[in-house]
Amino acid sequence: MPDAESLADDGSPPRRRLDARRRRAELIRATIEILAEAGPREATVRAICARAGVSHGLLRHYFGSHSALITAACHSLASDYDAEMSEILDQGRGSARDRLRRLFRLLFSPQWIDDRTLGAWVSYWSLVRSDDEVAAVHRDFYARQRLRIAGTLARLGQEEGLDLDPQAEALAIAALMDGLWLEHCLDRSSFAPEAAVARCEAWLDRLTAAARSQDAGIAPVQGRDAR
Amino acid sequence: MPDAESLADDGSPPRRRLDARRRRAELIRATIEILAEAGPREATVRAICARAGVSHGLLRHYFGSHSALITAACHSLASDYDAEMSEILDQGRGSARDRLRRLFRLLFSPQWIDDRTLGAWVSYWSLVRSDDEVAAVHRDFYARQRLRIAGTLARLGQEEGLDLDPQAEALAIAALMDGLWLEHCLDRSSFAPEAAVARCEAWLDRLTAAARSQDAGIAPVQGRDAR
DNA sequence: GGCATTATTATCCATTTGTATAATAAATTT
DNA sequence: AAATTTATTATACAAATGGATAATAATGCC
Repeated sequence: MPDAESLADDGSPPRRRLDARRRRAELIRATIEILAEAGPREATVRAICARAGVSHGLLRHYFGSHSALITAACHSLASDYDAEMSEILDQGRGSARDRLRRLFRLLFSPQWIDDRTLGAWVSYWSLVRSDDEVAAVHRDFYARQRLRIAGTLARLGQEEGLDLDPQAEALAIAALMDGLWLEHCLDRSSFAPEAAVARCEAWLDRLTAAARSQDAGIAPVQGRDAR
Repeated sequence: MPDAESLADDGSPPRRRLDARRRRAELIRATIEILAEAGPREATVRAICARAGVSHGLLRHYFGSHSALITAACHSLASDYDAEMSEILDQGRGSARDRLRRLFRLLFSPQWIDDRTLGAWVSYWSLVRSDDEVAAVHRDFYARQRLRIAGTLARLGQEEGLDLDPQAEALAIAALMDGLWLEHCLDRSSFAPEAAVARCEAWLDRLTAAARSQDAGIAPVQGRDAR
């Protein structure tokens, strides 16, 4: 019987050699999965590498340190979300209103309503606080997101002949989406995804309704709106 | 020179004996502080007990296990927020509209806009996902919060003679507040707290404006609102 | 086919982790 | 004041941690 410690000639697993890009991507994917499923506390070097199917020495080879990989994973997360949003709002087709409504639907579709995704984002937020580099990534990401939405709202104003404040309103709708998404992922039983979409659309409808009555010279009731 | 390892007769720290309630509270406070400042990954048994100024053996005595203490800390966090919200919305004075506006102001006051508070909540969210007990705490907390807001909205409807859907609208305003709060704590330079309050008030104004025009028999423009 | 390169693994190491147990000192009761 | 209780500490311990090094095997190049 061969000793289990010193591996026999054929007992060792086959070594598959991947190019750097793909291996890095796989390690990042494994990191996000573990962050998502078990949280930052479980995202250890060994757990990540086991999930990626490699020995834990490889982490050092590709990322240098544990925290560097976590940072890279957060960066990847924000970047993916940004790309998807860009596709819908900027490169998509249809009216500005349609684009926004498509964004609402995407955010509350099974693709995004996934508690694994939430876990990764929560870890990301946690790192924004403690890591300056991740904080910079976030500042950039959030500014871009808000700019995208504001641009779409500006276009909406043009298309429908309304006088809006795109910057301020982008702030609101981004927060509304984030808050609904967060809560729904935390507890899916608290409300249906359709209810979340309905709240976003109601926000949009009331925004334009308010702008319309303003344009028509009708003073909005109780409106301290334009602060 | 006395050996530093084996403590001399007087070298040992004085043992202060606290009653169970206060000691438990101090351990929970220490836990929240560490969760807030450094995240779940750093909230180890030893770090928590050092912060509380006790030996790490005490944790077992009072909470049985590490995770039980973390759960208790999350419970305390949610409970405190709930109490503050109850004070403003239920026990406070003034009209429903005034109460809501006071809530907006509180949430974006220095008391709540604190990245340490955010750290605690992010840790909390992280645990909601991985710990079933914390998840149950959250379900209860969130249902209560939504009920409080819905109750206030229902009262608003009565006071101003409007036909609202308190449940659905509570969902939206809670999400809007959470989203704005989250983003502002993540990056305070992204917008001023007054802008967040203004967005919440605009939401409220438009909600009532829409309900008013609905009551007056005027079909809301582009309104798919009542879905 | 032989050789250099380097991706990958196996293994080691000092620390830190959570939990457990026995010793100790501060209260409380008698 | 003696006895009992129990809050608190000191210590122990196996397991897990992140990092490091040397061995190994896969690849590309000549």
